[in-house]
Amino acid sequence: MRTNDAAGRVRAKRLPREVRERQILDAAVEVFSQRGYHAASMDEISEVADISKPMVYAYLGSKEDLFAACIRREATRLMEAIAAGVSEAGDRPDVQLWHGLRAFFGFVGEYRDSWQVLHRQASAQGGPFAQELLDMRRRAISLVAALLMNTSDSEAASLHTDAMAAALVGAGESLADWWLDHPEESAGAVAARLMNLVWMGFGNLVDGQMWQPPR
Amino acid sequence: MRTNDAAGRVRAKRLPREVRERQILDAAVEVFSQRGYHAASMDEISEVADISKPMVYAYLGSKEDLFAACIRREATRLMEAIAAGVSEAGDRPDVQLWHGLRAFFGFVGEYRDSWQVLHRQASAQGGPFAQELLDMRRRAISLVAALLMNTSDSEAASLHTDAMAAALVGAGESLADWWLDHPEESAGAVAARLMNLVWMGFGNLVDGQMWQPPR
Amino acid sequence: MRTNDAAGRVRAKRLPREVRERQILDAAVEVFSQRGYHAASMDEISEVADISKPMVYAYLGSKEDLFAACIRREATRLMEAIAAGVSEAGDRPDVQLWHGLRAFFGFVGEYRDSWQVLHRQASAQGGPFAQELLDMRRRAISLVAALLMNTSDSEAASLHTDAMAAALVGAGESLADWWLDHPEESAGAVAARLMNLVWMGFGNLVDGQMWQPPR
Amino acid sequence: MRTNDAAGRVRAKRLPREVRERQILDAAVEVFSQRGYHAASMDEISEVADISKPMVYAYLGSKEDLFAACIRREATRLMEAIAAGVSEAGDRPDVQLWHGLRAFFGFVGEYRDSWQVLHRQASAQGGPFAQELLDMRRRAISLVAALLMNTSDSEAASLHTDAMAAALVGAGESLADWWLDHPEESAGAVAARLMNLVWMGFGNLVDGQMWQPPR
DNA sequence: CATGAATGAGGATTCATTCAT
DNA sequence: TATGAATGAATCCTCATTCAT
Repeated sequence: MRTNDAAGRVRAKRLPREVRERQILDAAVEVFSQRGYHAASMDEISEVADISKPMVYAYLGSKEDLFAACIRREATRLMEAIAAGVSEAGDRPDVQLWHGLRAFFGFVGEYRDSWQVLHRQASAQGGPFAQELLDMRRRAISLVAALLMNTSDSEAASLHTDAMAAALVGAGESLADWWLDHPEESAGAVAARLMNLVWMGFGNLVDGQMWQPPR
Repeated sequence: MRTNDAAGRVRAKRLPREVRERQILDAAVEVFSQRGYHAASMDEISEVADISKPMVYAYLGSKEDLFAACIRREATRLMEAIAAGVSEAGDRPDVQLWHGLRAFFGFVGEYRDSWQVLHRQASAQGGPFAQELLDMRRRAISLVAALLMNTSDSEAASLHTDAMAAALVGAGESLADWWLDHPEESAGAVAARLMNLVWMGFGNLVDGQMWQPPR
Repeated sequence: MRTNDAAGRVRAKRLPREVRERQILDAAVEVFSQRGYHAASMDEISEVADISKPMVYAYLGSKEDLFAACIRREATRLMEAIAAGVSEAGDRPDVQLWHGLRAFFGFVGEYRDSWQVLHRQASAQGGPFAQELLDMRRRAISLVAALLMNTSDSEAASLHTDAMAAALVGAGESLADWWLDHPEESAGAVAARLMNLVWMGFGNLVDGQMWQPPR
Repeated sequence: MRTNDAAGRVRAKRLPREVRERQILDAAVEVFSQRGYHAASMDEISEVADISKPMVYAYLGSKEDLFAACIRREATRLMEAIAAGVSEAGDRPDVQLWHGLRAFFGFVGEYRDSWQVLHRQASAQGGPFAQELLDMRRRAISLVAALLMNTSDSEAASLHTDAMAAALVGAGESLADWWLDHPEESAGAVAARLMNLVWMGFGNLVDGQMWQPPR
């Protein structure tokens, strides 16, 4: 069933709960990522979602609840994307890392807003959100990190993989920014740069040794 | 001269402008870091600074101005700390890098609030603040790039110094950020982690090779 | 449906937008006229309108917007009142002028607040408000000028119609303003004063000659 | 004795009270006329007066006091200007009126700010100011009006001269505005227009009769 | 289910006014 | 006398949240 609203636009009515929730979450992620948690207004979110404010509250609760729901959904998506990437890789740890990185950057590139909300906004707000985020992040990261731990019993295995993952992510983001200023490079080339840095280290790089993705 | 205010606390009076400005900035950094930019209220800042709100406005302008002033001051402090660290190092590039990283993490460890404001809060708010940050980042990247430039004449390294510097700075930021949520490690330990990652690479690490600071 | 609020007063609820807007404008005109633009507080306006402040903002925007809306509404009302007065008069130009003046002073007498806001407050604030007023004035002057145009073909009169119209409108405004502080006279009496001044001139008046409305 | 202040400007010190008061009143009239009573800030007034705020309070009291002092001074000035104008005229009432008008418009033209404060601002603020103004205005006006009353015992003498004065003033102001759009006219010509309107009236003007200033 | 109407509460900002030197 | 430093008290405005239909 459909109706024309005051502005003449067509607004679908009585959609199933699932669809409505998706609409709202999509809108919320968009607005939260653009404005930040506090500056985002429930008014704007409901407008972008093309739904009335009371419905937003009915479906997803308070602003805090809504934000938490965004984090949960996006974190899950990210996790699944990485899991899919890793699982299609072979056995060699460097190749697994390579696939994990590619999956991760693929996600970040494709869902900028999601990543914004997850990385910037959630950690900027203290308390429950940061916690929620930390939990999710650790699960996701351990997916990629686990492969390193399985690889050997050496010292490396006892590294705090969490910390390394954080460093990796930061390096990747920063490199992505740098990429914006050097568009002549291909995506693969940039990814390879990062792989080189983290796999070979400067120590080897200065000796002219480079890591190569498998053919 | 001192007086007891209504609440019985002692409040210094008629301080020179310079002193008041420092008080205010200190309070602002503390509050912004704990609450985030939007959730921080000028009321709380003025209370923490133990001064009335109108003085905050008289000395440092609007909330935006105040936030920008915080960012500028902390960014300057941080850059000076790093520059000092690097300059006291010897010639070997890895040692220079090591000192730079230690200075960086030392700063972050000592001034958690400063870093929290600089990195998390400033980047969560868009617009002019992000710009201030980008400037600082650019300076940091130049510093690192210059340092790496000296590393070797090898094609592989000198060719991509910029990209690697960007990646390293990003990794450092991100790791520092991660550290905020995992304060159990020492600054030196965290610095060593990053040093190992970028200097040795995972490739060596999984073979049990680690970088060691010179005795 | 009606409810008693905390103070025990009866407050109508869920009125349509149109009605609320009128309530608000009425209250705003009253308060602006009594306190002046700056001294009037949005709090008082919303109280007088018997509505919460956020609704005032939702319906009519900022204080400036609200003031402008008041001016527009009252200016329109006034111009319509005068036009109606003039149009019901016969052909003789003096009689038309007389009816126009009577309508004008009738309006001022009946809607003191409106005039107070229009003339005193709006002109005391500079900028955009004065502009709105100038528009209204220009319309009023044109109306009078057209009327005087019909008066005669004599060179002396038709040549300077514009100037005389401007002077007449100014005199009317000023006299109305004066009347606000001397409410003891009737609207007709004030109108007659002005009619005598502009139609007969002091020269005749000192000779005891007066203009009389037709029986 | 003189000192250079922070900005390097020279500020005279320890001036006699009289001079300081004039400085302050000049500044206050300027600022009140430009901003309006409420929008004018004591800060700006003290800056324009090139004196510190506490001095303003020491010399002329509260903002209300200061405003009242402005009104009093400017009203007195205006009164004296008109008195001087009238007293140099001869006996004929029309000539006296003519001189009075010329003196009045001379003052308004020369001291725009003073007139702004007196006419617009003082009457826009209710209460004590309006009263103060009315008193002053009535005294000043009666100067000009008295001549008409002395002229004859006719009906005209019992006119509310106050009301007529208000009309005159308004007509004059409006004509001055009109003049701005018709700069080809001389000052005398415009003054003569007004004299014609009020002395002859439209009734005579349409018959081609005009008033002429005496040679 | 869906929404236009409504508000309590709180935050940024400014200003008249006064100390303490 | 003269002033930089300081503040209590408003004022405008916005937002998360909820009725009543």
